[in-house]
Amino acid sequence: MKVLRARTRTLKDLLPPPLMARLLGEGQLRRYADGQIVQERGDDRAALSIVTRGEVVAGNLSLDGALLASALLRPGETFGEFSLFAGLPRTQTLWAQGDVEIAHVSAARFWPLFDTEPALARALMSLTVARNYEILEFVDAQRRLKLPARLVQLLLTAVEESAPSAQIACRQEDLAMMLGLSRVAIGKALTQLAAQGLVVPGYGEITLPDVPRLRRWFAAQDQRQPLDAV
Amino acid sequence: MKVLRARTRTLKDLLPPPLMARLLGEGQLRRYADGQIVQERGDDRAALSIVTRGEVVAGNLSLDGALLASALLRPGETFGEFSLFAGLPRTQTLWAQGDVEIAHVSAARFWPLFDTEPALARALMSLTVARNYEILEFVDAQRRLKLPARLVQLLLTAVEESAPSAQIACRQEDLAMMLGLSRVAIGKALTQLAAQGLVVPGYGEITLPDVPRLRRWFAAQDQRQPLDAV
DNA sequence: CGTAGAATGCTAAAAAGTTACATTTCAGTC
DNA sequence: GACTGAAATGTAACTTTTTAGCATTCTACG
Repeated sequence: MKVLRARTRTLKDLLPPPLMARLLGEGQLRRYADGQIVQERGDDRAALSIVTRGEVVAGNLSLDGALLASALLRPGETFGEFSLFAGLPRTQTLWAQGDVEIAHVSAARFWPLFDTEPALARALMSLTVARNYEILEFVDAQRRLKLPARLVQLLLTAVEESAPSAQIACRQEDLAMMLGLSRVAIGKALTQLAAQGLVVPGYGEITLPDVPRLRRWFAAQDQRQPLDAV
Repeated sequence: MKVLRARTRTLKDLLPPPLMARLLGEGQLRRYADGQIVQERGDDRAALSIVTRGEVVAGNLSLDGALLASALLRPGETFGEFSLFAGLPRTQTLWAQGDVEIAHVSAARFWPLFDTEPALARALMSLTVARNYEILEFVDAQRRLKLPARLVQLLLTAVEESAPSAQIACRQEDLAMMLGLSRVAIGKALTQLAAQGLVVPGYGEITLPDVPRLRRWFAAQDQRQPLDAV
């Protein structure tokens, strides 16, 4: 499955390199093959886990087998904070996308570092707070924007800041999963957008012929009056 | 407006009392009257704000004036972490519900304390991580559960753990706002629930005649097969 | 070049949600 | 104690989304 997510700052970006190295040194490296489960909801390993290579998909496997993806973790990003700070089992299921390497820093080794290195505390707070904001924005967008606009927003997260045009490799089904909707709803929205020349749907990919124009279109949607524009 | 939210642990619960007192001592107390704006989206006051009395409603005021409530903050709870740790303006609008008192700890006074007191860092991480989890659960429920179930979930947060029955003072419009839906959708869901005798809608209030039964009903909804059950 | 599997497109009916308007309820006032 | 206006809830028509089934298109590979 393909997951899109905006590139955000990671622990590696926020921590002074020596401290990052020290933290990784405390961790136990493990490798995971493509598709392998990294953790399951309910696991009670209390540890800070840091992705060092590859990408990890996070989500909840609903009981009927349908997958509700909720995040993508890239190298330098962390998970497991909840198990450490709330003392509860892992709440999400994670699996490796491609070849993945993760450093697990056990609670016993984590706490001394956390308590003596304010920079680590600051960095973790920054990341957690930013993640919080990201999710709240998502919820807010869901309430405020129509589906085509949310879809464009999602597609734009996968595009380089300065790119004039872009081609995104993902299936309509992936987009549906990320937005929590059916594939048909995505297909309809894409058709609407295509009619305006904003996107060009393809087989397993979507082309954005004019990214700046798409950004302008989105900005216009994120306002009050929809008026007669679709 | 009335807002329902489960009671969670607060900074006051997590911090050793002397440290809590010290933190509050660094803050500047301000009082707000009922309905008064505490902060507006865009304000760039970098400070940790701690509610010391009353309740504060958080939300985004959408451009067309509609209000999207997203949280309720009680005494001992904090906000403004985002402004401190991400260095960005306040992202939400907050206003006082009833008579409110808030201690604002400026960045200059906050950082020394944060950097030297690991207990403060731990407590803030715990709260932030728990809030994160709360929001993710909300998103997940939205995808997994039907509206009547989500509504029951929301109503149950307002009920004492051991209460056999309950009466909740809130308008359908308040519930709609919290779930991000229209009032009519809430009304329909309430009618469905009422037909099963699970709730009794009233004017500005909702009665839950049999809370244990309602909990069982909810638990049954939060499973796989809906089968023929409504 | 053909073919199988994967992905998208289309259709129709049902369910969920919204908007606009009608009705009921309640708190105050005479 | 009935009247009245604002607040809250109810109703109906319309739109969006889902579900499900099948048709079509694309791609890789034998």
